[in-house]
Amino acid sequence: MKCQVNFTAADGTLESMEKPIRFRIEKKGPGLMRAGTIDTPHGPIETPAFIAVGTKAAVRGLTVEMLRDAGVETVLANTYHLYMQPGEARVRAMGGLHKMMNWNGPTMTDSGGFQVFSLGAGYGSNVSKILKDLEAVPLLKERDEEAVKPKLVEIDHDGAAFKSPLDGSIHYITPERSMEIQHAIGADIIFAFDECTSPSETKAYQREALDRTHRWGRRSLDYHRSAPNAARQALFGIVQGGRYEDLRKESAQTIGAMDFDGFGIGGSFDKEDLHTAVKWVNEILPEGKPRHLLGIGEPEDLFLGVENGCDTFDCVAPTRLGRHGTVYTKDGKIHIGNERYQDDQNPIDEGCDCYACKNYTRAYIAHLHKSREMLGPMLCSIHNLHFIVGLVKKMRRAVIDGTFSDLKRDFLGRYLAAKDTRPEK
RNA sequence: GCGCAGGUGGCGGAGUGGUCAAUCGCAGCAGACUGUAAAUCUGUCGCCCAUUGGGCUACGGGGGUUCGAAUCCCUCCCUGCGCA
Repeated sequence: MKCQVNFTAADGTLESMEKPIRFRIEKKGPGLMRAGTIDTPHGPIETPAFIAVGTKAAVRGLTVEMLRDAGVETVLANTYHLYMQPGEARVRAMGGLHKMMNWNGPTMTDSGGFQVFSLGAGYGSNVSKILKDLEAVPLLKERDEEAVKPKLVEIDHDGAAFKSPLDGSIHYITPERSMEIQHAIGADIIFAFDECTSPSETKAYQREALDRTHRWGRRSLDYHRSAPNAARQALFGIVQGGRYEDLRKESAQTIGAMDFDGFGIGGSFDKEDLHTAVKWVNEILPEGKPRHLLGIGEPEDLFLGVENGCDTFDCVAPTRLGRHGTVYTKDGKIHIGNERYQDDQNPIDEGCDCYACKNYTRAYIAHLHKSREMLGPMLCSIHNLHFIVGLVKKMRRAVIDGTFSDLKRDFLGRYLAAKDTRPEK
């Protein structure tokens, strides 16, 4: 499906050409924040929006009807995982991502760049996407062959060699390969192949990795533009640069100057650095194109992301936490399986109108979790998705109404206050 | 009734003369999780104080051998299987 659209270019001229997506900003400010709509071949994404993660073309445990019912409008799948299993040929044979998973809404695929990190520097270490205490993670002084060598990834100038966790086979992914696979998968929005670095790397390494990400961005774009899929799949370039202001700004300049349809902001952050990094970048990226903050999804981070000019977000937190029994409430997160909820006849979150809260009590869901019934993780995933997707929808409304700061104050005031009273361990 | 095999923490199950409050698993209790190698992982898990640490109790009951017993012997009780 293609859409013929008119849009106003950054220089103000009206252009008419084939573009896979169109982005309209409906309300701007204060500051960097905005609300808009991304029109895709599979319908609109009203931004700011939270996108559910369905890595292997499935949001774990949930049918597409459940996703719709929870308010999910867009799903993000993963190139690396679908390439490894079942393989791009089978995805194509099944009619592509939308058809195979029976999802007719907008979709995205991540490029596999995150796996360069999660299976590399992040593998087996306690370094994850967000660090609570950067000081606790010693910087890697030298790229010492044995000490630092990623266990499942080997990075070089052209791409990354992955050792499959499934069978140990080696797979070499380049920017061109990532594009090729993403073309076969067929999501509406795809991402350039990048290197997500660990915050534990030295600045020298961040510099080196950033240059690589920029080269790979260029190559992703060139390959994509020369393929017929460019007319029906939008390509987002990815900004990196770790926690360094000069690198982040340079990256936003470099990637922002390329003819991408939108941008992703990637990287592993220190919790305290997230909003500054996003701000540096979004002050530079072209205003007229959508910006996706990769892998971010805790309420307090979403507020910072929207406030600093991000349009879309994805995160595994709602589903992973839900599966593991942690649920969001207006008074902070709770562990539903805890002893104190076993006789609690209230819904997970009073006043929530999700399927789980409308029909079940904390006591019942606690029982499901403790007895390992799969319905427990399902109901908690539904609730968490509804909670986070709904929260970002409220942010969108608030941006349009000019009440964002009120929403932020009221929501976080209650959400974080409750968190602080949780017992310290 | 006879024979055989057993009785260890909430449960399962190691240990078969000293380093045993007692491997380990489950259950229990708590925590973590941010572009998903995650329906996963971590901690805790006899009792009482405590910051490191300290004190107390246990191996079906009773008795014995030994410097020392969950471990060896005797006896009683109980469970399972087999035979009558």
